[in-house]
Amino acid sequence: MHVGNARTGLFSWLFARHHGGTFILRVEDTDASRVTDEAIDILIDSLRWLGIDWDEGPEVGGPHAPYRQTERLDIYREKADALIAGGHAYHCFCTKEELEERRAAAMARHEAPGYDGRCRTLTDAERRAFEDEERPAALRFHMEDKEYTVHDLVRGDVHFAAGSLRDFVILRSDGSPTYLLAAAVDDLLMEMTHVIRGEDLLPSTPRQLAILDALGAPAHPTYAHLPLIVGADHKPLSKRHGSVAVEAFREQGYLPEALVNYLALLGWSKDESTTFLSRDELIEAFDLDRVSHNPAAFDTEKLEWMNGHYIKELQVDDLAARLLPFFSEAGVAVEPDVLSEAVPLINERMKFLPEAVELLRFLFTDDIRPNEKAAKLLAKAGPDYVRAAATALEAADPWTAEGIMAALDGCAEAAGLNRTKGWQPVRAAVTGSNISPPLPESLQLLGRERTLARVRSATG
RNA sequence: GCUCCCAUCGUCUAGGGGCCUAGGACGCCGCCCUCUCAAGGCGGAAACACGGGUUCAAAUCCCGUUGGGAGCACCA
Repeated sequence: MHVGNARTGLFSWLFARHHGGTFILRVEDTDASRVTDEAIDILIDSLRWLGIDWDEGPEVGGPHAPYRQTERLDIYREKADALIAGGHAYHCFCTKEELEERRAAAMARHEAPGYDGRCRTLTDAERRAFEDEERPAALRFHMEDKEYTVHDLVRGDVHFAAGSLRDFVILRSDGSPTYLLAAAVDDLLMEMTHVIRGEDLLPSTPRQLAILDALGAPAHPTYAHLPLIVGADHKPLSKRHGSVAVEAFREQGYLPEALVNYLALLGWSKDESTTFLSRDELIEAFDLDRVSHNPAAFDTEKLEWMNGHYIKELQVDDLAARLLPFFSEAGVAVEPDVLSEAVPLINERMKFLPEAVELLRFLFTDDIRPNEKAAKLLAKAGPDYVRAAATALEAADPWTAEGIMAALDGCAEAAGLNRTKGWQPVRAAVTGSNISPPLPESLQLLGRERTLARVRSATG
């Protein structure tokens, strides 16, 4: 699920929750060739992960079931028949090649490239000829030659001039419905009151309005079109901008609360200064009147910062639990008790969950191989200093952060080194890295025996 | 090309005629703190696209220009 869709879903959900409405999840999979069961599962998983629940829809059911459009094909055919009977739709025999040819010609004449209405005015003889040669026919909706106005909650009234909207296909030649028909029919049948979607769908709204009218809908849903989310370069957000799928953010160790908070602020704001909003605060504060009109650039750095903030805010046990999958994925067997004690040492140095694995690996494996910088530190300190450090640590009493700190300081001082210079070789020997959680606390957690073994084996 | 949408720091945004020498946040820079890395604290640079109106007064209203975006599918 693309983050743009996630943002749209979030705004819809927040709007429904804020106003005490019913949030409906409908799977629009009328192009069966592009929608797989797996894709739908991912969509549902992603929504659940974000904490977006629905009152009607797949897996929860509801009075308007089914909620998957490919399970409602009979309904669309029936409504299509009604549109034909009412003179609102007609069969179109134009082939793909013919359409493309005429489209190109229209463009060459500097005219709008939409369908020219050819088959609407077929004579009986022409129609019969097509039928006799068994040409496949699509069903087109006939747009009236009048101005359409969309009352949009974000943008106000948007007018579409008469004649600017061409006839469009509502049933493909294989009999399957297109989005325009299916969505309009379902909005009517499911008693949809509000449709919140991306701005790219704004031009399709008058077409859906026309279908609704032709179907005799007593009222229209209220529409709200959200600004698009674009990449840092202001081009449509795509893979080349990095992660765009919610699943990818989850795998990289983003917290759903961080992503939700960040997404809420893309195109909406509570006031002039509020940055952090919990789920409940969002529901409380959210409404469409504060939705921005401009496309919003997705800023990964701000999301990262926000993720770091939410990681710091997490309770220790909660964070530890969320870390577990990342350790097991990395093949590091953790001792839960040690992890819980170590979490407070690292929670404010993380932006992503998987960072914990690198920071704490040294606690859960004795297979320490110094990285390049660690090796350099050890070489520079020399075996004599490292041996002295081992001796000092052996004598540390008690084996607590305070006791260890005193031992390390004593050792550094004896060698005429400051803390930074004196401690770094020990850090390198014990963690295999130049970067680690605070050293005394780390050693305390590791235990005296394992610490000494590592320092001694680093002498050379 | 045609139709529609949009225009405040690099980015997300506040602002709706006087509270604006334009506020907040990310990022950036500097300083402080400091055992590494972070986090944190303090400070700083940084924007009303342009041109015309309207008005005593315009970032705010109107028109135009320019620039960006979306749509124009037997995709959704």
